[in-house]
Amino acid sequence: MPSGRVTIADVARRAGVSTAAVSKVVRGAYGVSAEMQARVSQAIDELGYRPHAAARALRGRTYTLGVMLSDTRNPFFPDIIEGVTGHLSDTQYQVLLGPGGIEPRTQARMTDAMIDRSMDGLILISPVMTDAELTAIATAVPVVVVGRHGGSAAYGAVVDDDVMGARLVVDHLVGLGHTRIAHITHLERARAQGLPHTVRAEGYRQAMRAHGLADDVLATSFTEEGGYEGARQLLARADRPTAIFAGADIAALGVLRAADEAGLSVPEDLSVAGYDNIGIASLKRISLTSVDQDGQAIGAIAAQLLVERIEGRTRSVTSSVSPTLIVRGTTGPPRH
Amino acid sequence: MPSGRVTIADVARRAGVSTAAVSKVVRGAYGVSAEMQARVSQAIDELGYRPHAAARALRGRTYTLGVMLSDTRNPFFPDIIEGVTGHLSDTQYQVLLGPGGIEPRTQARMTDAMIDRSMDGLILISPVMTDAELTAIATAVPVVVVGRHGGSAAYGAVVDDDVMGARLVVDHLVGLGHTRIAHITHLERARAQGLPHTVRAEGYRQAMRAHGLADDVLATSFTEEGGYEGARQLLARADRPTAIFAGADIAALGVLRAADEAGLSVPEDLSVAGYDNIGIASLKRISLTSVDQDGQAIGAIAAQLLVERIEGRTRSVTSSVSPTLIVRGTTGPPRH
DNA sequence: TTGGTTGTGTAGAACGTTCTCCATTGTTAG
DNA sequence: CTAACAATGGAGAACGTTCTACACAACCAA
Repeated sequence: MPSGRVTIADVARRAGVSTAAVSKVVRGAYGVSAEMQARVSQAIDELGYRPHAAARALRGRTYTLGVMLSDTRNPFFPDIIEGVTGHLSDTQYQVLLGPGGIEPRTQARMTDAMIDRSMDGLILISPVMTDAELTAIATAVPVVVVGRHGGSAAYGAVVDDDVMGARLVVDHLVGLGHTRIAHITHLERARAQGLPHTVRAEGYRQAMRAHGLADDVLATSFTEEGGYEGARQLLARADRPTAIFAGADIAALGVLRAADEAGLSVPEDLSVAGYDNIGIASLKRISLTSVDQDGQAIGAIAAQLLVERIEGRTRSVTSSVSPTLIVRGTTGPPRH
Repeated sequence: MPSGRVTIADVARRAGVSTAAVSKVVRGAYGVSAEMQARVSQAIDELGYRPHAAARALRGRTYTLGVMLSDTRNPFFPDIIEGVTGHLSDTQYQVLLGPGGIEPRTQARMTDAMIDRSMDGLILISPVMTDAELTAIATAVPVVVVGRHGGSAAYGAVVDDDVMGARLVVDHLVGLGHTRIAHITHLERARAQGLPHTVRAEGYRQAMRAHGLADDVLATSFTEEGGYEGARQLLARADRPTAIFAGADIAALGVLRAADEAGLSVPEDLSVAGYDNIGIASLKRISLTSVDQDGQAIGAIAAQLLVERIEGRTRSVTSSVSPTLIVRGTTGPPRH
């Protein structure tokens, strides 16, 4: 009784050949006649054979790619994942996601676990670890990092051009006639360098300077509450800004609430823009002007880079994706 | 040169014992003296040894649990995942997520892939497949299904008590004085039985009947647009409902938009309630009354059930989690 | 003494693949 | 006809674990 799993030996017996031959056919390796190929393929279909990944892992590939998620709740992860799986759907590779948590310790545990499961390559999304740790991982397995500016030669990297994204927003607001434009950013936890919010804030400053305007950055946090608190402080000022650019949509929602409470109408009294273009931003009731990152493109490029690395064709190192500004109802010309 | 990985043989050599002994220590198996235990542990620490999961897979466990996600975008998946990982964080088990997509075909591919990677057990979240397919998977590997009512003895199941959830909403609205309460549900794709929205609609009907009220179910879809369209139809009627209970929050957001456009104020002219208690429901600007599922509890229970199954202590079969009603600003007494 | 038990450690065979040789055949060049 | 070579298939050794047998020692009971 062939208890349970169909193995390569079962296929070999059925087709009347050696296991080595079957292995060749399965892998599409060189040295198989058309007749052999047909016979083995038939046996595979008849028995419903599927290679056992763990056994493969002991010698060669597992055809498994790991994606480490730093925060499952981040609303544009689904886009990135869709991009990754979409790009890989016609290949042999399978994608498995690892919830790494926010803590460096748990993230390290997850990457270790992925390496222990001999994944062929890893995509790390917004990893919170030092560059040394990152490099250490990258020596054990091909790695592509998403969402961290900077980076090293040891691994590939895909980033959204956050400087450009911030500039798009500033240009848009200036074009509408705003001059007092404030920016709400996330309080730097001083752990890792090159995190998106830092770069966005820097892009905002650059863009303001380019327009000859004074910048005005307030650091709270990227939460609804953080946006609310930040906006309350900004709106309490004598010469309150006519526009607030929040570094993340979730914070922009808090800004909208603060505007509501202050009796300010949006966009007449206050223009509001966010970043990330999360799903609810497009709901008509919210209609938030935001910067869209095309997470799907980012995911697809990350997957492509990773496969290149795995297969030894390390072409490019860092790839940057251009964001787009989605203008909706929360931005308009200032009142007077 | 010990190229790359530290193996059990390296540890054995260092500690001056056999590989079998090291294996015993690693697994915490019976038959090791305290002295041996100490010596091996020290060698493990010194060398930084971690067992190779793939090699383990060939004989015993991989200590890997797979969670198949049917739709990465579903907003309460993060809660479930948090529950699963939280419950497992002190154990040896690692959780890996598999994006299965919405199509039955891709979901099947993912579950196959997880079995091929010899995961010790699988949690399937809202799988779209027939009960026969489900049972087939469950014979190959221990399985716990989340979010499908019904189910078989072959696998464990955890569900939210959707009947109760619907009743909570109806009771709440009736308690406020409403009598014309409509329900918006999702159009049945007639694939699988026992999907949450069907059960919610049924629960709504039961509850209305219990109050001696006429039910009024409209099937559109669980999208913002679906909620909007449904509400438009309902609000155009001569004796329009004074309350709308949408089977999902995302649809409730569409209902709110329709109310806005119709010039109806919420909750004075129209009460609105949703289901799922997604993140934005709590934003002050939305403040949607909704049914909370405690995804974290669901995840934790699923993990527990799965581990029990893996370790042969199949205690319970189906576990039901009670939802709670979160009353917020979108429900109130009808105007007159 | 013999025989049994208990406690501790090891040898070595799996597990299901991949992949490096090697053997066999057929073809072609000289 | 022989030598060289290309094309194809197979044997068998890995890969890093687990786990069943078994060996050995120490102890105890009869």
